[in-house]
Parts: sequence; C-alpha cells; structure tokens
Amino acid sequence: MAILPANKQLRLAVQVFETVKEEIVSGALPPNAQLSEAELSDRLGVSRTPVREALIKLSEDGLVRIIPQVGTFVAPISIDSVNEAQFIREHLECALIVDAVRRMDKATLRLLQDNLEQQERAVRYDDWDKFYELDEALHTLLAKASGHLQTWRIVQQSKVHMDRVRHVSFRMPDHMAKLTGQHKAIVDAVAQGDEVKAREALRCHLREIITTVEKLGLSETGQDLPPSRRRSARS
Amino acid sequence: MAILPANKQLRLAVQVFETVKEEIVSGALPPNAQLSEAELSDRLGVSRTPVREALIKLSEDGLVRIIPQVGTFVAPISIDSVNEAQFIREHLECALIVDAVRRMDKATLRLLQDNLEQQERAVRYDDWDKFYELDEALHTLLAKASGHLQTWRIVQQSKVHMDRVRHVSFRMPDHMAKLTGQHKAIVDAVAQGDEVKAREALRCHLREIITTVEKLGLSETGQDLPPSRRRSARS
DNA sequence: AATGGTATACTACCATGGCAGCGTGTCAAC
DNA sequence: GTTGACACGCTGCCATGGTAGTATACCATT
Repeated sequence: MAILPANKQLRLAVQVFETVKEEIVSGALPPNAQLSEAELSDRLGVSRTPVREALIKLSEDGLVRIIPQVGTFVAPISIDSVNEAQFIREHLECALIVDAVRRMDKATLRLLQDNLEQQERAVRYDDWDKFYELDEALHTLLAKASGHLQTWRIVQQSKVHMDRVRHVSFRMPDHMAKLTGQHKAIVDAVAQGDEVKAREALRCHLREIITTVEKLGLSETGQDLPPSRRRSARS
Repeated sequence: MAILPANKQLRLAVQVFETVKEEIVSGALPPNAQLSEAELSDRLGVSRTPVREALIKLSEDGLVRIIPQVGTFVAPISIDSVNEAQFIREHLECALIVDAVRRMDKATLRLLQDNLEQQERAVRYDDWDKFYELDEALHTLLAKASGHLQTWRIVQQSKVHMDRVRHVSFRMPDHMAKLTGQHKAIVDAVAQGDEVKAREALRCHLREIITTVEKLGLSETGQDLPPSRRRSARS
C-alpha cells in the first residue's frame, strides 16, 4: 500500500510527516483520533521506524500527543495554542515585512500584485482551496523578500495551529473577500514603500484570526483525552 | 558504557539530544567534527535508534548537518545563523517582557533581584559557569512571568546558535560586569512597572551579542565541509 | 606520470523483533 | 451489587540486522 507519492529524494519519515500533518490540519483526521505506529505504517505502506520519527516531530509541533505505552492521539484545537501561535506570528512577521519593504524589488512586487488578481478571481469562484494556496504564497513571497528564511520557518512551524482554524473559517460568508481586501491594503503599502503602514496593515490582518476564533465559538471541548480508546474515524 | 545519567522518566533519544547539544554548544565537540550513529551509540552506551532520533532533531535545530550515506558533522558557527537567531530572539523576547511587566508579582520580582545579587557575586569570583546559569535563569524567570511558555520554547530553540558564541565571549575581560549592569537596568525598569523602558533595556542587552561577534572577529571559516573525512577530535 | 575502472569500507536509512508498561476485561470473593 | 486480583492485548520504546548509496584506496591501462 504505497499511498505516499514516490519521492526518493526525501526521507520517508519526512514524507510521512507531511502527509499526516496535512491530514490533521485539513481536518481529515479529527481531534482525539488515535494514531498508532502499526496502523499508520500499514496504511502508508512503510515500516514503523519512519512513522515513529514522523509522529515524534508532529508531537514537537503540538499536533499530536504521545503517551508512552498508551497511544498517540491527534491534539485538540486548543485556544491557547492558537493564541500563542498568533503571538509568535504577529511579532515575527510584522518584523519581517519591514525588511521586506526595504529590500523590495520590482520583480517580486509584480508577483505580489499578480497574486492579488488571482485572489480576486478565486473569491469570485468561491474556490477555497485555490484561495488558501494563494494566501500562503503571498505571505511566503513577503517573507522571502525580507531575506529572513529561518525566521519564516519558525513562523510556519507555529502557524499550523492557526491553519487548523483557517480551514474551517474560509467557509464563512464573505470571509475570503474580507481577507483579500486586507491583502490589498498590505501590498499597496509595500508598493508605496511605507514600512510602518505595511506593518500595521499586516498586524490588522493577522489579528483577524482572533475574531474568527471568537465567531466560531471555538471552545476547549475535547481538551482531555477520551475515557475509552477510540479508533480513527476516517472515511 | 552508560555515560548518560540514569533517568527512566525521559526517552533515551531526548537524553542523547541534550547531551550532544551541550557538547556542541560548549565547544567540546568542535565545528565539522564527524558524528556517526555507530560511534555515538558506542560512546553513550545506547543503541543506534535513539542516537539517530537525537541527530535528526539536532539537524532540525541547525546544530549538525546530516548528509545521507556520507556522514553527520557538527555545523560551523555561521554568522547568518547567529544574526537570524538574534532577530527572532529580539522580536519575541522584547514582546514577552511587556506582558511580563504587566503580570509581574512581588514574589517573582524578589526572585529577579535575588538573581541579580548572585550575579554580582559570580562576577567578583570570575565564576563563568555560575554566571551563565544565572543569566539563563533570569531570562527564563521573565519569560515564565509573561505566561507565554510556547513562545519561550521557540526562543530557546533559536538561541542555541548565540549560546555557542556566548560560551566564548564570557572569557572576555569585563564582559560579565557589563552584562550584569544591563540585567540590572532591565530589572529596575520591571520593578518600576515601566513596560517601554524594560523593553528597550532588554533590546539593548540582546544586541550586545552583535558587537560581541564583531569583536571576536568571527569569520565564516569552515563553512564548507572538509575535503577529507576527519574523525572527532575529542580529548 | 596521469587516468579510468573497480573493489571496499563506511555511512545514514529503513525493516523487523523483543520488551516493559499501561489499560481493560474477566471472574472470583465478599 | 461492589470490589479486588489477575491475565491478556495493545502501545510506544529500544535493539539489531540488512541495504542502497557514497567516498576513498588501489590497481591496471595508456
């Protein structure tokens, strides 16, 4: 059962990590679902060693909780994790964009504006997945322009908890249009070369997630583990 | 050969990670030294599996470089890594201290001032190791007071590259006294409840590492791997 | 002497086996 | 009905064996 895409360049453990991470963030694997080395290695067609390494990394990122001799479970979406991720992201990414503005060149500025146009198209077609992808690409473009690649890696690492929320929030009415407007404000400020304006526009944009969490009424449900073992409820 | 401290509560892989990390940061393992799974598992008295997991985590933190089928080498102290770590730390820790001031209570304030007194004593005795330990404790106290534990974990993770430099810099004349003065300025501002003053004092303190790097004339030597394999040069 | 081909030693990577620890179900004793 | 003891099954953890891939050393060829 080789569900994993054939890729000899990357270690199996990394491929497993990416796959399971995607399944958790997208919601395919619900909170508190049980993941065992044996089950995953069987499902993905690899041995238990790379699976184990992937699970350890997932636990370091806070996406799963490993309890020795008991089991491994998908971590619930805790408000604390989201708030903390927001804190980290806001302070780092707002610092990034300042340097990005200073080092901005015409080529990447053009890419940013192209991205915006595609976003507006995705909004018109209600294409959630495409919008998600473009959203990611926009922020990554700014990060790369700043030159702080390692910092961006940290942000991405912390960001996963927010991404779990975002995957739900995009279904909210008019949400994508609102975000696109914020993106536009950011890129406009960047185009003007106004560092402070860009930073504050980004800050405002990033704080959107807080109000989103409140709107969704995300509670701390499922914070503790289930009393009885339950298997993954995948379709 | 069980060099590892007996600790059944922690996974072996974590213990190996902590041990090797300490050896790299302290300089016991010099840049470009070769670390192989077999050699380490032999030296530490554990099997290759936990060693391998530790090396993977070390590579994720940027302390070693793993080249598949070739070898694992201690990463050189690159200026880029230090600068990037400084960037991350400054922006996160300066944000932390603001919340720390707001939530400060008398008990921790007392601990901070106690710590300062011990620092002055360590300076008088030229006790580098003790000072290093107190320095760590001071920053950790502030971080815990802020309540942002996850953020502090990120800072600690990024900080290791600076720590490699710090282990050398403490030997510089009057360096510890200078740092103690900066620590005092920070704690004074915290005691006064002045968030902005505390943040700027901390920022000034953190930027000390940059001038230190310049003073040491740290170059990018050893950036590329040696042409011929060389074994670890441990004593 | 310079070069090309090959054997070999060593590496990180993955697969698999064994094990201690924990949860749970069963059943006897009260 | 309640409680306690015990055995079983499952889990993650660690040890070990096998393998593909790389760099080096060696030697034949030119």
